[in-house]
Amino acid sequence: MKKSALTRHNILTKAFELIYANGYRASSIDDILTNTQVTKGAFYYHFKNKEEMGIALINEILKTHLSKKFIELLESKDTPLESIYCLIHYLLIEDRLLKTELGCPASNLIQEMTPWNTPFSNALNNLVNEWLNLLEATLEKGKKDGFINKEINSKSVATFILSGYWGARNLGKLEKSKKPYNTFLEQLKTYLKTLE
Amino acid sequence: MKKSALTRHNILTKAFELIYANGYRASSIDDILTNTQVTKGAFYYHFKNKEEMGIALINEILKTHLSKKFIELLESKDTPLESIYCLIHYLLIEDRLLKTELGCPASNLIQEMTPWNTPFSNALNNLVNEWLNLLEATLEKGKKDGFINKEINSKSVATFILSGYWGARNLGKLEKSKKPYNTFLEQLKTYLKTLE
DNA sequence: CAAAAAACATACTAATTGGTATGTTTTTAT
DNA sequence: ATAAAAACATACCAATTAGTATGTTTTTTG
Repeated sequence: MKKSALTRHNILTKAFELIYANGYRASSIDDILTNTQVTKGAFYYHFKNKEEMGIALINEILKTHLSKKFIELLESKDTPLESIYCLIHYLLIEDRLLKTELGCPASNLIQEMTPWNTPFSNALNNLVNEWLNLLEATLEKGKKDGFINKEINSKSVATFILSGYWGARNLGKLEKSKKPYNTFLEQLKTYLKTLE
Repeated sequence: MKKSALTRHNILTKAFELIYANGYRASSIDDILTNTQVTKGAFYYHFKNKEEMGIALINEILKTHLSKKFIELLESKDTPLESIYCLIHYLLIEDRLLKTELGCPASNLIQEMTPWNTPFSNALNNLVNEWLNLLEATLEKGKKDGFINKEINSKSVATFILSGYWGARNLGKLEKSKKPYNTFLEQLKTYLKTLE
């Protein structure tokens, strides 16, 4: 990677960590600078302002990392329902970027930003729609291949699964524990069975 | 109500509105003051600092309003599962304090505060545990009365329902629409049926 | 009614914020 | 090699923040 691209990437990854931990507004540019050893001049050379950096972070860090995992894991098992369970299990238990006590980075940003920042809203909507579409496509394919009851509404089920995932992360964050994750996964498993 | 108690209540209700809409850190004390016509002297007479006000707000506005609804609606129908559905329906669709585009106030505060503020965490944990316990008790009673499958784990189911509710609110907030609420409610209904 | 306490009002402060102005250094193209 | 552009560095600024110091007014109590 070119040196300049490295600086940019350095800013984004550190900013992601800080914002994931403390929120967007509570992560000051000065914070990011002292954590990256980058100066303010460099920062404002790469980004017009804080907002633009935040949106770049969504598209280049969050989207890159998580959408890749969605695509990969949704095809990892023999049946679509197993794959979906595997994905949620991965996100809740295994992923090393995500931390129990910090919740879901996308959900955090939705909470903080959507009421007042439209560019953020759009970027996040994009991200989430991609995830929902991937889930929906997996379910539809499952219907076609005879793994899933044709009566179910794939879009609704996708919504329900993502909602549950987010809520579980919220509860895990509150209790600073993976325990709610396991109870959620247990219930998810029985719910997924009803879709067969 | 005494005039002084009225001032205090005035601060809390307005602060709740502002914090629900913009978050805790983004709602400045000056904001609250201009919106309430209360002066800084009065504010700091009633509250030691901003944190103490925020916690009072959880216990006196959120808890008072929502726990009351939980208790009331969880006994409103003939069967526990109908009552639970009725409660979630009320929270998502009917409650006038809660707004689609602003999500769930408790969830918002959990996201923003739990990673860095212990007193807030404790107050929120309290609140949420009360809700989980009310749900669990309803389910247990349902088992006893023969309305619900005795095999189910009431605590897990309560967790699953609350998680889904929170996630649905998050999605509604993102899409600024009640549509995710309806799809969630539809799925919730079929899920609840499997508990009979 | 008067003294004391409760309730409120005003003016300030030190720290932090996002952003800019104005540089210097490094890289690239000819 | 050298001029031009890209990449970075430093010093500043105006606005906002939570909180305090020092009052005045209102209410309560003896």
